[in-house]
Amino acid sequence: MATGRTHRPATRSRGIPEATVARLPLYLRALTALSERSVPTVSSEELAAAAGVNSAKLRKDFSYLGSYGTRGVGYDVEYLVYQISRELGLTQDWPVVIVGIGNLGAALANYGGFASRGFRVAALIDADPEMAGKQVAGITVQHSDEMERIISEHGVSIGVITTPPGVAQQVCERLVGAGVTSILNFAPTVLSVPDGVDVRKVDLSIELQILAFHEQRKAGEEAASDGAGPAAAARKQSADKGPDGDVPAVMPA
Amino acid sequence: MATGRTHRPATRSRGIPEATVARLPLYLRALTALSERSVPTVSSEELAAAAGVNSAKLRKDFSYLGSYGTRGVGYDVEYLVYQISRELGLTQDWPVVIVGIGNLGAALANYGGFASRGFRVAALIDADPEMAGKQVAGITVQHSDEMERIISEHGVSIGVITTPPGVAQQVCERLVGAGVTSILNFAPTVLSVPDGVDVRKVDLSIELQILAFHEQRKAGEEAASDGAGPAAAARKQSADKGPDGDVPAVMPA
DNA sequence: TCGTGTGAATCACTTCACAGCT
DNA sequence: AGCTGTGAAGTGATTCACACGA
Repeated sequence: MATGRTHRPATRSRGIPEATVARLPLYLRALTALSERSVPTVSSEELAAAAGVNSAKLRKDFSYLGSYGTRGVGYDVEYLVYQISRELGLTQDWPVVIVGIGNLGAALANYGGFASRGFRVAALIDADPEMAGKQVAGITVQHSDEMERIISEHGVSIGVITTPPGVAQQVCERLVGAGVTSILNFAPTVLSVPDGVDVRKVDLSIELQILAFHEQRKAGEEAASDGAGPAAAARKQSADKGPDGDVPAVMPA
Repeated sequence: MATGRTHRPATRSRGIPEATVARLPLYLRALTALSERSVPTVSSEELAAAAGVNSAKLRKDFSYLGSYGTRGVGYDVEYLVYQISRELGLTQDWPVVIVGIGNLGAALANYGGFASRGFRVAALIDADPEMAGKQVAGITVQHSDEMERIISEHGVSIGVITTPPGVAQQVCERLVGAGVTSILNFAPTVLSVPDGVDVRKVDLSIELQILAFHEQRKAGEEAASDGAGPAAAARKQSADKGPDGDVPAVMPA
């Protein structure tokens, strides 16, 4: 998912498709695992399986980066790790601020995979004066008043928003005003940002709703051609309110 | 993003495009906000703005659900809320289990928006015997030994995995074995599941890497046609390691 | 022989633009 | 007059299938 694709209309020479960019981290993770097991080379077939995609897609994706494989052999693991890392901009480190140190913000601060790949938590910021000075994940939480100073001093270009939805937009504006140009939004709100700023969102509730949609379809089909699983019986008890659900309180036009 | 689209090859009559399904929750959220403000009707233009999409897309999306608008007027807010809710399967409630009650699992358990939309946390499950019996978000954590019983008794069809990556696949298999057919995976691993099971993943690290990719591009363009923001100067200090980054330790072929 | 790299074909999604209804 | 609903056109992504090089 994403709200990305804000900036340029894909000008400047090497245009890697957005869908490909979104898969590069997947390949990188699979390659890193191979690298740790000292596997020297890998075929598109093997790597694709490890990354959970099909091999044609993977080869096409890599073709946008250049010809990094060897016909009849496969890809050199270490070399690919480097090329993809460079393409993704992971050979430099990215200071990141997390704004909103509630349950989720704290969980993210503690999340290990954060630091591993070139991302460094430069600061934790919260609006609550009570939080300021507290240690979370070994980092001292700072008050929002410091936001602009912190961003400017550390050259932060990526901000993570884990505030309640009500304040997310204004936090976003302060981040952008202070120089942040990429935002990862965990608050369930649509953020509006000026051109040139990328926003990606992560939304538990949306993901669950999408799953529920498909789940519902499955339940429908089950009724026709029954191949019910172990939990299906109990599920019917808890879920079924008739074939079409109840009529809503309000039901106009 | 998603790994969805596992089941049927879009057979059976009413095929709503996956991209549309992914936007329905956004519309629903915008509509719910309007509903709370007692706004009776809304035009595609207004609603699209609130949901952060363009109006043509929104109208096309709604056209897959049916003709729920009135030409010259717009859409009835309450009616649409109901129709979308029903389409998404939110008129029934979905018991959900969260497996892996670390920082993130606990944060999700505490997350309010969870319960709001038809999702109910039926159980929190952790492999650590120390965790069992503890209260998190007002719910008693249970040991993994209970997993199958819980899923079957509550008719759980949706599972959320917030374990460390190393155990995610085996947790996934137990969930599926016990009857779960939709999985939301927060562990940074590719899960493999049998046909008929949907997996969606949420991965902080991947999102950040995608942002970094675009961020890097921006930095490149900045150099050419300079329109640097406040934090750009400091960023250059902290990030630039030369125009092409350092040469990696290993650099084969 | 084997597996990459890639044009060509297909499929999915988006945007356009306007007919049709209120 | 205004706004929805939708064919048609356009764009982007995936898959196919095979030429090419090691």
